[in-house]
Amino acid sequence: MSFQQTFKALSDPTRREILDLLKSGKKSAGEIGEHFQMTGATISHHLSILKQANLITDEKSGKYIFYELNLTVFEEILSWIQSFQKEG
Amino acid sequence: MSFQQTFKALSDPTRREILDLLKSGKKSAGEIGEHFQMTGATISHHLSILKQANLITDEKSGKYIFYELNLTVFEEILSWIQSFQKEG
DNA sequence: GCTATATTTAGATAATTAGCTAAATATCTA
DNA sequence: TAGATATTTAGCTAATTATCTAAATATAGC
Repeated sequence: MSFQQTFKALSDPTRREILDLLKSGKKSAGEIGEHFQMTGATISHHLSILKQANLITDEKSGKYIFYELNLTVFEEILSWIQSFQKEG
Repeated sequence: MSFQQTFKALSDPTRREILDLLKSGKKSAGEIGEHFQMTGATISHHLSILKQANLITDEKSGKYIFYELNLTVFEEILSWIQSFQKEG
């Protein structure tokens, strides 16, 4: 929820790679995990951190849980970054 | 230097606050430290991480070392964030 | 050269965290 | 209901890191 959580979530390369994967659309936890050489448990841990940071949303569908980017938080980070560029 | 270093550097609230302080112009390590209830050594450590991440530059002037924002890296993060917003 | 000031470096510690394995939960199908 | 699949939770460990104190380095002025 907090800004701090968002930045912490983004500071891990695996989590940023997960976000990159999700650019092409929603994916199940298993599909996401296939791209990494880590256990599903570890991926689940990362997904939970991204979710807490509001960077992704999840949606259950039968056996699967689908994850999707949540762009609203990206807006906030964008504004923060831009505040350094604008003079004044 | 790396993207990873930049994000790690940004993931600490003290370091983000240092960056915010530097928005108003260059400041010495001591001036920066005055805003925090931490030892100078700790602030120095944070400054070193920000410097390694290329988010700030330093300039020695007599007894003092002045730190200043380096905006070029902010551009890169901005692009990364924006890559999520553009569809495709 | 000596002393005071500004900052960093070194070394230690406590807290956080990324990863694992194993167990638990949930859903589907036979 | 039993078994298979998908995912999460719990508990552990090794690595990282934010912080401290103490020591080191550098500069200025007497």
